[in-house]
Amino acid sequence: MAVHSTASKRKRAPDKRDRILKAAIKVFAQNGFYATRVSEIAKAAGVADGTIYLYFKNKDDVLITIFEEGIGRLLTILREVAESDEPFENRVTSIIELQLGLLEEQRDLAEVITVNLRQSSRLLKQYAAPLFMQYIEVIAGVVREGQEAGAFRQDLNPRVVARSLFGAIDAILLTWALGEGDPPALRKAGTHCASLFLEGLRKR
Amino acid sequence: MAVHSTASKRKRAPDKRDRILKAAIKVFAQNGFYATRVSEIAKAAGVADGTIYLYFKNKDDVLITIFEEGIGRLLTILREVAESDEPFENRVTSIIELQLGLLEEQRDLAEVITVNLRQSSRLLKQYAAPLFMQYIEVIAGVVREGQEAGAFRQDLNPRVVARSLFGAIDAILLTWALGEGDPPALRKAGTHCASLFLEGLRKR
Amino acid sequence: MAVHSTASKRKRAPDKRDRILKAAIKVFAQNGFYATRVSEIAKAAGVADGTIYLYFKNKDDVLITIFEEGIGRLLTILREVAESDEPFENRVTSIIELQLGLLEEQRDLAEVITVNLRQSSRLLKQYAAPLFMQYIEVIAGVVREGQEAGAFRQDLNPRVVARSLFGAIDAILLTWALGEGDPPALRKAGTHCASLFLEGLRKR
Amino acid sequence: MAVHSTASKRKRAPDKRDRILKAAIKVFAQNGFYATRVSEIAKAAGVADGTIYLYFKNKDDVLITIFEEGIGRLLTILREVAESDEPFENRVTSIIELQLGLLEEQRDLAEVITVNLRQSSRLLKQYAAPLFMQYIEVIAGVVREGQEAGAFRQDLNPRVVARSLFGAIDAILLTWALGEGDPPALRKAGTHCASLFLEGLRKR
DNA sequence: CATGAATGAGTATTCATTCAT
DNA sequence: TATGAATGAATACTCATTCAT
Repeated sequence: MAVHSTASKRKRAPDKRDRILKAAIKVFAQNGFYATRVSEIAKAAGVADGTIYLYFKNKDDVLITIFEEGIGRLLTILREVAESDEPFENRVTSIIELQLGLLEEQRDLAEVITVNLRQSSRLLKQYAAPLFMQYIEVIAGVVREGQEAGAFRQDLNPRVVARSLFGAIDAILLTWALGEGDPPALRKAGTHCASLFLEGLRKR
Repeated sequence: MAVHSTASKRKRAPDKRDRILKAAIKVFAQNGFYATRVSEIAKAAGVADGTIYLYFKNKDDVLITIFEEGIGRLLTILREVAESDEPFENRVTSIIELQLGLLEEQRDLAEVITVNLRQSSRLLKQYAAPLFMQYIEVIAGVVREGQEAGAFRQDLNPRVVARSLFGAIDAILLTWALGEGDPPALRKAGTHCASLFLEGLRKR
Repeated sequence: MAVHSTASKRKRAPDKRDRILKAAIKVFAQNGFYATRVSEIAKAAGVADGTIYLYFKNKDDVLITIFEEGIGRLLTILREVAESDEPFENRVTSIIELQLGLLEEQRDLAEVITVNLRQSSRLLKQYAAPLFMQYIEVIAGVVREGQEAGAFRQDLNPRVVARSLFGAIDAILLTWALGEGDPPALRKAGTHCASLFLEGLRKR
Repeated sequence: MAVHSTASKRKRAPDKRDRILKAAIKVFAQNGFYATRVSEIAKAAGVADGTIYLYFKNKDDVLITIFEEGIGRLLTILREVAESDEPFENRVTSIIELQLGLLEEQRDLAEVITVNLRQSSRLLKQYAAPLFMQYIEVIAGVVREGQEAGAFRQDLNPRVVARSLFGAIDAILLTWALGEGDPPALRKAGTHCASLFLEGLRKR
C-alpha cells in the first residue's frame, strides 16, 4: 500500500489542466471563442463543466492562458533562432520555416492565436497585444541586427519589415487553413515567401 | 417656394440605412461583433432598436452587409488600379497606398473587415471567404501580368506573393489600429512596405 | 357638383370599419387571436396598419367588437326563433338548424367566437362571458317554457340542457371545421343531434 | 445510518419536471397559454427560469406535454370504462361522471385542455387534434356497441352522438369553470346530462 | 478533487401603437 | 381621413458560473 503507489496517489490528474487547454484549442479553432460553449470544451476534454473552473477563473481565462503559453512557446523557440549565430539570411528563412513548420504541427494553436488576436474584447486585447508586440519585436531584432551588420539594406524600418513578414506568414497560413491545405503546398509557399523577403531585404 | 425643393420632400430620413451601417462600423470596430449589442448600434445611429430590423434581417445581416459593400467598394477601386496601364511597379505601389490611403480615411471599416474576416462563425466565413479570395486574386493578377511582361521575376507563385502582400498590409494596419495610429506613420510604413516588396519582386 | 354626388361625398369609406371587421374575422379564424398580427388584418382589409386605430381602440377592441356584434346578431335571430309560437320541439330543432345553418354561412365567425371565447385573457373573459351567458339563457328559456307548457320532461335543469345543447352543437362544428367539412354532412349531423336531444327531452 | 434510506439519497429534487408541469397547468388555466410568461411558470414551480429548459424544449413543449400526458391519462381510464362489461347505459353514465369527476379533482387540467385545445396555433393543433379524435372515438365505440347490442336506437351516427356528448360535457365544464364552480353543482349537472343523453339514446 | 443540476443575468427580436406627413 | 415608417416595451431562451453532493 505504500512505496510504489506514491507517485500515482499524488494528484491523480495533473494532466486535466492540459487536457482542458488542448480541448479548448481544438474547439476554439473550430468555432471561434464566442461561438464555443464552455460545455463543449468540457465535453471535448472529457471532464465535467464545473471542473474547468477548478483550473481556470473563467472562459476568458482559458483563452488568455492559451495565448500566454502558446505564444510563449513560440517566442522561446523564435528567440533561439533569432539569437543563433547563423547568417542573417538563414535566420530569416528559419523564422519563416519554423513558424510554418511549428504551426503545421499545431495548426489549431495557430488558428486560435491569429484569429482571436483580433477579437476586440477589451480584456483580450489587453493581454494579447503586448504578447503580439513582443513577437514582432523579436523578428524586428533580427532585421535590425542584420542591418547593423551590413547584411540587409538599411533604409527600411525593422519594425515595418517585421510586421510585413508576420502578416505575410499569417495570411499564407490563413489561406492555407481556409482551403484544403496540404503540407507540401504550405512548405513551398514558405520557400517563395522567404525568397521574396530576402531579395527585398538584400543590400545592393 | 423657391425652385422646387426636391430634397425637402422626402418623408423621414431616407438615409437611415446608411446611418445604421456607419454606426455599426464604428461600434463593431470598437467592441467587436460579438461584444456589440444591437441596442448600441441603434443608439450610435440615433434610431430605435426596432428600426434596424426594418433595414436588416438581423445582427448578422448588418455585418455581412458591411463586408459586402465595404470589400465591394475596395474591390472596385482596386480593379481600376490593377487594370490601369501604368508600369507594374507603380501599380503595386498604388495598390498598397490605395488600400492604406483608403482605409486611413476609413479606419473603422478596415478594423471591422480585417478583424472580423477571421471570426469563425460558419455563416460569416461563408460570406467573407469568397470575397477575400477575389481580393487576393486581383492582386495576384497584377503580379502575374508583371511576370509575363518581364517586369517581375518569374520564379514566385503570384498567389503566394499576393497573399504575402495582403498579409503585410493587413498586419501594418492592425498594428496601426492597435496603437495610437497617426496617419503619417501609416503612410511611411506603406512606403517601406512597397519598397520591400518591389525589391523582392524585381527581375535581375 | 351638387345633388347626385351628395351621398358619395359624405364619409367616403363608411365601409372601412366593416372591411376591417370582416378581415379580422377571417384571419382570427385562421390563425387565432394571439397569432394574428395587426398588420395582417390591415393587409387583409386592404388598409394601412394605422387606419385600424381610427376605428378601433386597439387589437383587443377589434376582437371584442366581433364578439359583441357577432353574438349580438346571433342573439337577435335566436330570440326570434325562441319567442315564436311554433311547437317547442320545432323551436329546438330550429335553434340547432339555425345555428348550424347560420354558421355554415359564417363559418369564420363561428370559429372566432367559439375558439376565442375560451381565451383566458382577463379582459376578453370579461366581455365574452356575459354574452355567452345570455346566449345560453335564451336557449334555456325555450326549454323552461317547454317544461312549463308540459311539452318537455320537468326533471332536468333547463340551464344544464341549454349548455349541453350549446356544447353539442359547438363540438359538431369544431370537428367539422377540423376535418374537411362538407355542408351536407354538417346538416345531417344537425338532424341527428336534434333527434337525440328531442328524444332526451320528451315527456313520457 | 438507519435502515438504508433510499429516498434521501437522491441528488436534488427529482420531481422538478412534475412540479413544472403542475405549475404550468395552474398558470395556463389562470391566464391562458399566450398570456402566461415562462417566468411565471418558473416562479409558480419554485424553480429558476432556465430550469424549465432542462426538462422541456420550449414553452410550446410544456403545453404539448400537458396535452399528451393529460389526455393520455384520461384516455387510459376512459378505455377501461368503455371496455368494461357493464350495461351500456352504465358505461355512458360512467363516462360522464368519470370525466366530470376526474376533472373536478383536476379543474385546472380541464381548463387547460378544453380551453387550449382550440387555440389555433398550427403546431398545437397538430398535436392536439389526433388526441381529440381518439377521445371521441372511444366514446363513439361505446355507442356503436350499444347499438349493435340492441341497447341503443340505431338511427343515430355514433360519432355524432359522441361529439355531442363530448361537447355537452365540455360546455358544462366550461360554464362551471367560468363561474364559481362548486363540486356538488357539477355533479348534479352531470346527472342531468346523463339522463338527457340516455333518454335520447334509448331504444323504443 | 470532480460532478452536473440548477441558476438567473443578459439580449436579439417582435409587433402593437403612434404620429408626421 | 389615411398612411406606413418609426418606435421601444416586452419576453423567450441561452449559457457562464456556482455549489450541494
